[in-house]
Amino acid sequence: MPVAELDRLEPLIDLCPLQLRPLLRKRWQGLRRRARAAQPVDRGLRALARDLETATTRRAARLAALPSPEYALALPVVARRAELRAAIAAHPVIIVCGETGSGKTTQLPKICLELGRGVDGLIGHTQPRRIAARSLAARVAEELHSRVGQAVGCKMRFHDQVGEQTFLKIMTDGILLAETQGDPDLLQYDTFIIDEAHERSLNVDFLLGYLKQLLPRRPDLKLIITSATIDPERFSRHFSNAPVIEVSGRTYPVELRYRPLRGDDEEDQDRDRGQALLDAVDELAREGDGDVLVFLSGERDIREAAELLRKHHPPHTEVLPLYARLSASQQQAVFRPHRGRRIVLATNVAETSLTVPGIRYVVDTGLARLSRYSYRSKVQRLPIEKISRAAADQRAGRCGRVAAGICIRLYSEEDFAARPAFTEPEILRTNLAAVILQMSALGLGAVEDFPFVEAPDARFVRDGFKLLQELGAVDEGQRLTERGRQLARLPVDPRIGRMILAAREELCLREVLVIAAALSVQDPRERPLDKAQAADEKHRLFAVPYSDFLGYLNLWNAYHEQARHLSQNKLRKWCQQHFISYVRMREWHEVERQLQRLVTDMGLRLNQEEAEPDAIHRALLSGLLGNIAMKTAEREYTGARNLKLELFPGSVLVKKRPQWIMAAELVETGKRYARTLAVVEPRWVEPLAAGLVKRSHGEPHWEKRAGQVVARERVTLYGLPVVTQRRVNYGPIDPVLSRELFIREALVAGQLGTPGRFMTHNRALVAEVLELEARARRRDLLVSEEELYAFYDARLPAGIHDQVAFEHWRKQAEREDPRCLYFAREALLAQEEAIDTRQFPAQLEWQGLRLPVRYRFEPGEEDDGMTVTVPLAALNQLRPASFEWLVPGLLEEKLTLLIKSLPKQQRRHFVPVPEFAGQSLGAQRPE
DNA sequence: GAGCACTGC
Repeated sequence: MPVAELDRLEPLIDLCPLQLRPLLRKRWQGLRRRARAAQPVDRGLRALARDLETATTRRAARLAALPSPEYALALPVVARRAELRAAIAAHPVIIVCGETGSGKTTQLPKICLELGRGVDGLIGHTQPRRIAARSLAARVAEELHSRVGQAVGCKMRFHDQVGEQTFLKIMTDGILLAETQGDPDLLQYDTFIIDEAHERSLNVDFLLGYLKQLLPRRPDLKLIITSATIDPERFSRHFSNAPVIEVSGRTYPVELRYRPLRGDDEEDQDRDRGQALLDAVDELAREGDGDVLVFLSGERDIREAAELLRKHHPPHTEVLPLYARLSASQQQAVFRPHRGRRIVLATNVAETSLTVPGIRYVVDTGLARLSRYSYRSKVQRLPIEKISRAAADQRAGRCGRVAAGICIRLYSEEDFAARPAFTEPEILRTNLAAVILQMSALGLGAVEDFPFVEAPDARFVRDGFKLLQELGAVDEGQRLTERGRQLARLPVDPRIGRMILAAREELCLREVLVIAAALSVQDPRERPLDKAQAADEKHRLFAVPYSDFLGYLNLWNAYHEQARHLSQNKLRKWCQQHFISYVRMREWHEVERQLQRLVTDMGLRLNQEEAEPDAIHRALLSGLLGNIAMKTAEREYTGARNLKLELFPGSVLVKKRPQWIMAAELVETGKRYARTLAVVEPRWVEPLAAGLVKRSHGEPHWEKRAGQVVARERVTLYGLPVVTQRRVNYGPIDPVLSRELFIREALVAGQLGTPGRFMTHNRALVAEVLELEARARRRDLLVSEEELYAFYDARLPAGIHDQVAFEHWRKQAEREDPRCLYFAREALLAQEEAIDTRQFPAQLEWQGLRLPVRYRFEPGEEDDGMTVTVPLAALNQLRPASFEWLVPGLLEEKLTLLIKSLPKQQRRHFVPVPEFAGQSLGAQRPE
């Protein structure tokens, strides 16, 4: 009976929503096991039957509520509906490519609904940008006679409108990527549409790798990749030759005109650039009315071009700049209706993110700033580069949307032909730390085995791991650490996440969350070209002289102080007056709240007391260890790995130029800049950078007062000296060398303050031999230092290199042999032959006087030789000549020298000289 | 003395 019931229930599982199936199947299998073991299953069976009933009803209700889409037949995708339907039904993956106006973005989800997709799970449709996702959701909802939040859902950061009745979920690709953390098999979905894949953003490339790994586990899944006609074969190859369906666009022809710059070298061309733009605009003016879109590389070019055009053109031509950092209202200007001619000067925003309406003509400089990460210098670069052929065509296409257009390229056709076909995908030009961190947290296995559409260079992967290691997110074996796991949960850059985690220990979480959020959003400060000074003046109200970071905190506090008592309208006005973007302040606020929620979920506690600035900066520094720099010249700073930097001119520190700084980011544009800065104390670095700093030691030497071998320690981080000249006990660092120094300096040289009798004994013995040497004017009587060293070396055990350990050992050793450290006199004498001390008497007897004699062997010194001390009273009784006889031991040498100094004529009578000198010694000293 | 464009647990 139970077995029959189990058999009846099994097929019902596949009629439940996807998400519920794994759990229901598990329960069913459990019951079958029990049934086979003849255990009671009745209650379990009843419960399962009930749950299956509810679940299948839910799916049936979804199926019944599935919208039946209507189509506006004019779109190319709609015309090929049947073919697309068949392809989706027949293949797990298809690639649909077509230009703008093909309808692929808006109509493909509807075709999926027609196929009954979206019933078992959702149809997930990803967009690279939030604005695009939002407007697409509104548009599709409208076409389905529904509202966003019902049949069509929409999800992005801070915005979730997905309901029970949702079939189609439109979201940013970042959201889908984030969802893999909680739902690795993405069971919410039965279909994916990955839109704008040709842009090859980091998110898309990562997603396509993830989905490739997922497909074998989800055979029911359908995947549609849509792309402009840019390298669709690559996607096809990535998904085992999935079919590519090309759909025509609905655009007008664009005439291409090449107007290369004059001049042979770059300098000439730079001069010509402005003139070429004016010429192109004039040429287009002769073609007839219509707005012009000019593509330039950046804000500076736009400013220069705007000035040129304003001087050049009749008043009824309107010149509008357009770039992402422009305030929202200034951006909106391009959407305002207008009379006369309009020339929009734009960066790449107009290539993908923003569609400027009503453009008839395009002027393309062929240049753009492209972000390129240098794994060598660890700096993000923004060089101006020639854009690819695909990007140039994309730009040209911007004037064929409403009517036939003309695109003037300010370069030659040969130049165009010589360019790379496609823009390098982001994954090949970016710092990979964040991607690697996500992959590790998701347990996706080795990075080099991951099925990327295009695998990143191994050097970039290594560099990414290195940064994660610096942050303590992975260990030396590149395994994710507990801290790495926490970092992966924070939707911010790993460096910024590290600051947040460090803020817990520094008791400044509240403040650091605000700063971390600020660093994650666009700078809310606005600086319009024409009111730059006024804006700077207002922004100075929030500045903190030693830290751009605390400046953010100040702005935050000021804004929230206002927000507490002002209406939203008045708050907007306050923002406007202070050149602050209200929209970006809101975004900042949202990010801060989200981070606060996440860290409190992780068990971190906010500080109640206001934090100390130093504590805040130490927490920030924990994430920015690779971004410290030291002033090395008037305007030059040296960062990690000897990187030369300048301070970014917008920083509060640019005039102050402190000795040490940390930077939120290093970017190379015209020069290499450190941007968003604070003064740091180099001594903060070492405790935060354990395991990263390198130590070197110089001048190790015995210090009598410390009773230790002491050295000067130098601590460097990436080559920057964060500690210099620190006195440290060198013993534990290099015990072998320290013992050697201890023996040489403390024992042999006698620099040890010891109560041990051996030292007095040995010292006296050495003094005695040295005295003998001085008398005999030779240096070879005392055994060499090496032999004295060998004496101690043979007795002192290994590991003893300071006073405390020595005394401890000595006491024990002397208990067995009290004289174990005593030199023997014979052992100190290197020469067997004894010196006859009578030859070098300690005093001279003279006319009843006993005059003490000192000896010194130090040629060149005033008292070299022998010195006789005479009492003052006896001085006049002595004749200087008597002293020329010296003492017997010195006389022979003196005689030899005297003979040698004779003129040759006489000298020859005394050959051989030493013999004569020796024979003369018998003569008597005159009294 | 001045930077392309996006995304998020």
